[in-house]
Amino acid sequence: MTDTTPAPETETGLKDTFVSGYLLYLLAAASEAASAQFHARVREEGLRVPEWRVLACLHDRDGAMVTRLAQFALIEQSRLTKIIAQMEDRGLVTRRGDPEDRRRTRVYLSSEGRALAEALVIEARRHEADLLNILAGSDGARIKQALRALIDRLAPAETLDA
Amino acid sequence: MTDTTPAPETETGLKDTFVSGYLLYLLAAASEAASAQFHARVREEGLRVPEWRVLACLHDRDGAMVTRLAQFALIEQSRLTKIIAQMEDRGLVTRRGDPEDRRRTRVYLSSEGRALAEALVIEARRHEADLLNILAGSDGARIKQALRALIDRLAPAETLDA
DNA sequence: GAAATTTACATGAAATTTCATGTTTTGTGG
DNA sequence: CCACAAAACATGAAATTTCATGTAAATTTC
Repeated sequence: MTDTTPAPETETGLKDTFVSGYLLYLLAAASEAASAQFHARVREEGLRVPEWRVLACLHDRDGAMVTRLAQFALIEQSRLTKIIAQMEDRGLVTRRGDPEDRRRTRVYLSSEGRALAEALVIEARRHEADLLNILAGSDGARIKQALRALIDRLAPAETLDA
Repeated sequence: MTDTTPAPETETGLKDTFVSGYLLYLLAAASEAASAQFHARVREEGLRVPEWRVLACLHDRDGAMVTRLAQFALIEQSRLTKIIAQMEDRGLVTRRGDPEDRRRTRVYLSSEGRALAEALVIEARRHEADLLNILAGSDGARIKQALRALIDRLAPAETLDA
């Protein structure tokens, strides 16, 4: 009941293979493998992956506050602050204090940033479609559900809003 | 045919939410969410995540060469070299040149390293079982298959052997 | 079998990330 | 309203990571 999948033994007959079937390994490895190509494209665009993530989040919700951005872009706060500073220097985003709550800093796409974000989101969607096609029919649909289930049950699903 | 899942709109009605349904985001976020707890345990043990990965790989295949270790531990080679150096200083592993191919450096667990590796692998297995139980019945089994499918089709599946 | 390539790893400098902490502004209990 | 706690960012120093490159050993070519 715990695990129906037989341990994936190699033909050389390893005594006790742990890593290659371990869920956390599969998740990390799948994430890496699936992202590799597109992230290479991102870097061709002169962006690092975290910067692309910021752009993508702002594409969804322009003017997001730093903390939320950090949650969605999967970047630690102090790191994000520095990344945003760099992006601001490069003219991709703008920072503006929130008059409603003056502790907050809201981040906005510049027109250049928006253009880049939109272009990349389009490419990302295309790439995603390719990936899903790679997976056998039902898998493609199901994997998203499973991942979402994992996330929802492990992390308190927040929104980029507010 | 491309995507049956309706875009997960928030109650505030965002125009065009991309990120929260994007496969690469789901993969990264799921990986993070699923790993968080266990990785915290790893750090309690005084290890950083990459170090734990090295231990886990060596648990499967003691005396692995650096390049393979890097592939399986998902760590870039020059980084791994430095991590291994640190681990050697802490007495967790040993480095020894391979007489068969003197370019290679093989990494071996020390007895302390092995003890730690085995203890953590046991905990990891328990934790994985918990995770799989969190997922609705069939999801647990299917997600691994889907992840493996992704990995296999995107990365040339190698082995830790040799 | 010598030269050219490739593989495996190490290394140094520059850049980034982490961690703890500082500052400012809000929220809260009394 | 005041004291206190919490939230949201910013920041600096230390540590790590990255990137390009260096070295040595094996492999391939011709």
